[in-house]
Amino acid sequence: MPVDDTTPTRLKGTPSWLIGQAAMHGHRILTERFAAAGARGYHYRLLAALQEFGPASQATLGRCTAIDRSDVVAALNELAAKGLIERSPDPDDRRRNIITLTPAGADHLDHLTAALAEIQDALLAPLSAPEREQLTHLLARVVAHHTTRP
Amino acid sequence: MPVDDTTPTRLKGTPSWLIGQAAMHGHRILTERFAAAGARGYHYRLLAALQEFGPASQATLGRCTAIDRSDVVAALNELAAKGLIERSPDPDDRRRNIITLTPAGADHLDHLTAALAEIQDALLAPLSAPEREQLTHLLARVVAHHTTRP
DNA sequence: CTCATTTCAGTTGCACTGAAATAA
DNA sequence: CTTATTTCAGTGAAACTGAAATGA
Repeated sequence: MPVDDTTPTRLKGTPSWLIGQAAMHGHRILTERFAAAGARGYHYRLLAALQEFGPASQATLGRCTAIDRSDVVAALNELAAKGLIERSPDPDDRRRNIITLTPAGADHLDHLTAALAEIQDALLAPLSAPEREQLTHLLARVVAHHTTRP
Repeated sequence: MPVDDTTPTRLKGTPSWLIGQAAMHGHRILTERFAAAGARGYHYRLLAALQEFGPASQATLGRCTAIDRSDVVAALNELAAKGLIERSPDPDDRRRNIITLTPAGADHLDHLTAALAEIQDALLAPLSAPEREQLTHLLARVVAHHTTRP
């Protein structure tokens, strides 16, 4: 979306505006690239968590991917319909479903991981490698501050 | 929203994830603070542009605030209903509306500007002043790269 | 009884598309 | 004829709320 070179100074110097605009561009790029692979953001987050931590309950997945419990249900329905994950009851706690990554799901995740690397490069194109590192580090501290708080 | 201390490393080292999470927290803080003032993000962007550039058409406002032409209409309807802006036909180009900030609108903007300063401080709480400057500068380059491009 | 988990129904702010009417 | 502006109708991903049913 085109923006006039005349952006109000009250906005272009405001961190929350800049973060929001950067997120908008990142989201747009990610959505486009992932749509070509038949996926969306929630799918990658869930598949990545499953690969890294192994089978888990839906509530746990929601917590560590920052996806609402309600949206986890819908996203897992979509992933299950494609055979990328499987739901099975937890014998130790019959309220829970144990979600497991299928081989097809792992393949799909590898594909999305490659796409994600290109997305980072497209988003941070004007920054050098050390600058990207700096930005990542600063943002990580901001995010940590707001997630490790009640 | 609580997040497990166990976030997948594939996510917590990914810039687009960090930017998205930071934007989420920023958006949540801004929405809460602005809701107390009966406003939302679009309102501030439009009022700030009007104060800085003076009366403008809706299309121009949309371009320099990065708000879609269609959403500008709805947001201006809300602002007009509160008497914060006024629409008048442009005698030089009768397709256009000229949008002007009313005195009440300017007062409201001042109020929101004060709130926004607190929002920045809440969002960037863990960063020192020079670090905030660094972050702002890096993000500004990223945003500029994606806005000054077709 | 309280708390956690899964699920469904619905809401909201935001970004966006398509099409119509009007006029430069 | 083409382009630009305003407006309306609608879509979609994302974040969220409330409530119900089930079970620890």
